[in-house]
Amino acid sequence: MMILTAPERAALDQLGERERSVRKGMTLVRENERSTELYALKSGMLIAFVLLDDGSRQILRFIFPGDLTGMAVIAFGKAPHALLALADSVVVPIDRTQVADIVFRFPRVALALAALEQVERATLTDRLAGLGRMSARARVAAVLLDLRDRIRRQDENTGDTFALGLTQEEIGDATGLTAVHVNRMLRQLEEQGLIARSGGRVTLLDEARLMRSANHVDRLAAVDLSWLPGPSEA
Amino acid sequence: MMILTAPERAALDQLGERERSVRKGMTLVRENERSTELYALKSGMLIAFVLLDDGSRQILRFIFPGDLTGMAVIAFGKAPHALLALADSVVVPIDRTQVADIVFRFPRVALALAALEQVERATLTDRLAGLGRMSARARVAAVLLDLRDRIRRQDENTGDTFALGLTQEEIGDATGLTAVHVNRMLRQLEEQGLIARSGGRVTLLDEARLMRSANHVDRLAAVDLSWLPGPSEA
DNA sequence: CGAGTACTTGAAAGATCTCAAATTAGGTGG
DNA sequence: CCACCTAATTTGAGATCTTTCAAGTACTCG
Repeated sequence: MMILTAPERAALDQLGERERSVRKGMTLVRENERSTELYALKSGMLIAFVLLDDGSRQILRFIFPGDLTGMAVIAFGKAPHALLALADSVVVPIDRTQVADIVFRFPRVALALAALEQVERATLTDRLAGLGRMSARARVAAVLLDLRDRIRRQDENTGDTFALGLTQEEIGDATGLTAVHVNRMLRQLEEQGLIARSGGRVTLLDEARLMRSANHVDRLAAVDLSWLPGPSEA
Repeated sequence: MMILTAPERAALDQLGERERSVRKGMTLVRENERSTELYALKSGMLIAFVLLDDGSRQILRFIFPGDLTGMAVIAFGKAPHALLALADSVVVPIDRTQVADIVFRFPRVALALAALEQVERATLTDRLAGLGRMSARARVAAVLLDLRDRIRRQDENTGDTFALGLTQEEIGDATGLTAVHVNRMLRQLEEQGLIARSGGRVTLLDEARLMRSANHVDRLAAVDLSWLPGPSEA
């Protein structure tokens, strides 16, 4: 996605000295917990979520290998949301002072990181609009498309069939629905010939129609960093 | 909020050479419009929103004087959402190349800007959780509290009574509700003694209870940048 | 094989929306 | 300052969407 110089790459690689394994179902960070680390996910899958007073959970984001999460510690020194491993995972903790160090030494990398943050922010606002203004059916379709995009980004060979890696309860916590209603919406999408399901795997049968009903945009695919000042100017 | 050195301040001040006035009701930027500028709001009020296929609108954010908006152009070179003036406003356009310049020359300022972005991101996720998991009543209460916080930040003298500056339609577009239902929720909050209304002004009568029912957090108030490397190290 | 978790389905309750109409508020030209 | 015009608010009634509760079925892991 971006072309970095050798020293820039080296600096990024250096960040990942330590690794930390997290078992499926384990909490990596609790909400409001004091922390100055962010995390790069090497393998597995995480969710970022918040718990509301009434005990309900809102999943804010699915985190896939290659994703960074927890940049908020830059501003707060504590985690505004919890991190939970949905699969056995390996993360690389990075302290915020290391981030500051990168910004000082490699401003182009800083801008690239800022761009990544903006991609996530755009994704977040897409989801906001979905929760505010789309039907349950559309929101469920949106999750399916989002997961497919991101699984495919890890594994080029992913076709239209893939394993969700999520329970319907979790889809509900991401879409603001109950597990029961998620189930009904999945069935409806199936009955309408948009998807097929079997053995915990989903097949997107009519991607065009799915994308239309979910207002789907692949934000990461739209990134343009070609305007960044060249390495020579650094 | 942050302590910058004189040259850092000067660089920031320099960004605002030009100004642009926007009349109430005018669109400053359209969704998907090619643009390489972000904006600092000097006076007035803006909303950032997206339109969905069915014509419904989701307001993503209220923008008050002092706010920056449109950092997404760093990644996309186009606006992922529209900007509309809710009041006569004055903005200062800043090109993304100027931002890059700041990052290169003043890394501490870059980190401070990144922190501000994180505050907004946290606010965005708060709203996401609200839309996904909170009742209509709670979401309306949350908007009232949010507006109060931000109006107060502009004008220290703001007490518990303030002018919304929004129609119920707009509150609805922010909370994912219809104007009709917003009206009913306002009335309910009023009947329950949480707020009072008259002449387009709202009074928060029982702030504690409002904050509890809205899961309210003032993210900006929680920022801690004391860990940033001192100016001397720059 | 058994226990627990996830999935599925139905029926009824609850929340929110839609539609329609009446009332109020604000802004403008005379 | 008034009269008018339009936008905003308010209210009711019924429709629609989503949740809740309850129960049964299917999987998965040890």
